[in-house]
Amino acid sequence: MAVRKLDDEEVDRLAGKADVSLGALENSGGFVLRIAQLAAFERFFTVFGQSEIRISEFTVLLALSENPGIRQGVLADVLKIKWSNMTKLVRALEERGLISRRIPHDDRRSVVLSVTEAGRKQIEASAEKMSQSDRAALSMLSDVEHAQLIALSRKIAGWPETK
Amino acid sequence: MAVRKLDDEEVDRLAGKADVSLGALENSGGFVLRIAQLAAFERFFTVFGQSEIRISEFTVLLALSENPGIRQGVLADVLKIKWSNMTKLVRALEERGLISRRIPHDDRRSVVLSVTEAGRKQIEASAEKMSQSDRAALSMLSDVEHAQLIALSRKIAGWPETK
DNA sequence: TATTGTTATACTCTATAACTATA
DNA sequence: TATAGTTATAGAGTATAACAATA
Repeated sequence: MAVRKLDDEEVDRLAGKADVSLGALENSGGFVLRIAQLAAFERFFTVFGQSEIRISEFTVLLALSENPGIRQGVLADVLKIKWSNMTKLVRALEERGLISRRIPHDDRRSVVLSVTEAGRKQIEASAEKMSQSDRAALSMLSDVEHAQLIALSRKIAGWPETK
Repeated sequence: MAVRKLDDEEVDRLAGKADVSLGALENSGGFVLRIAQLAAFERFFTVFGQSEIRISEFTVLLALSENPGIRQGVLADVLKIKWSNMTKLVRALEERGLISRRIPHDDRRSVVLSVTEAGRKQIEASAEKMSQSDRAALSMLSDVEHAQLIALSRKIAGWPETK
């Protein structure tokens, strides 16, 4: 072949990464699941990232509004957040007046959380951005596919099928 | 058994969490996708974590064996790894003799990677552990559901449907 | 001037262990 | 002794910017 190696590489460069194959990786559920989550979150953050509240904080706020008076540790367990990390998260929310921490008299070791009025307003303000972000993250899915994704994810997470 | 009483309490604690509802969060594709990915990876690492190679390293190794002679930057782009981080990753693999870095004469800025014989042996040694980990991560899915997951994930990642 | 890769650094997330105060 | 939560710290993983060598 008279064509030099430079030409091959040039072709690759111009064609982009279109012909890069990942072989067995493409059939690894774990791998593709991770890539999908990264891609979805990248799009999610292009919308939600401009918010004044972090997604982890908003998640706590939302979960809290669904479960008023829940203990801090229980909430941490459900959201798969370590207790030590939950402390900081909760403190940050408290300092902004979005949640309240209360020590119940029947077990003064524990901390009981609830959303304040300001927190409720923050939820209202961010809920729309949340669903916008969600749509942006998964806009390529049909309604049926979206439902499939939720069902599969619940199963993988070990959540009950109907709730 | 010493664990007996602990078990009872654990049951109580878990039963307590069963009442916790996440409301709107449970229909957020982004949220459930993330929870699913976390749960899957936790199980994945109980198997793969004991390996002497990291999953990120093994991924690079596998992708490299599928695309011998690929440029470092192209590989980084495909695997969504920043160039600056790829440098360290690749160095670690080279120091262990698993890959080779070569400066092509026609573009001496670039670095061309390939798997060494030792690297090939590492792939062989870890491939089985990889699929074991993958099965452990997603054991709750039927074959059909597994295929659904791959198809949905590819779509979310923006990969072509058939390749 | 633009591109490829490197270095140094910082920032976020997550993980671990020692600690307190209550039970 | 065990539990709920806190503190401090360490470790990944990831991000940014300045830089060198080459094109």
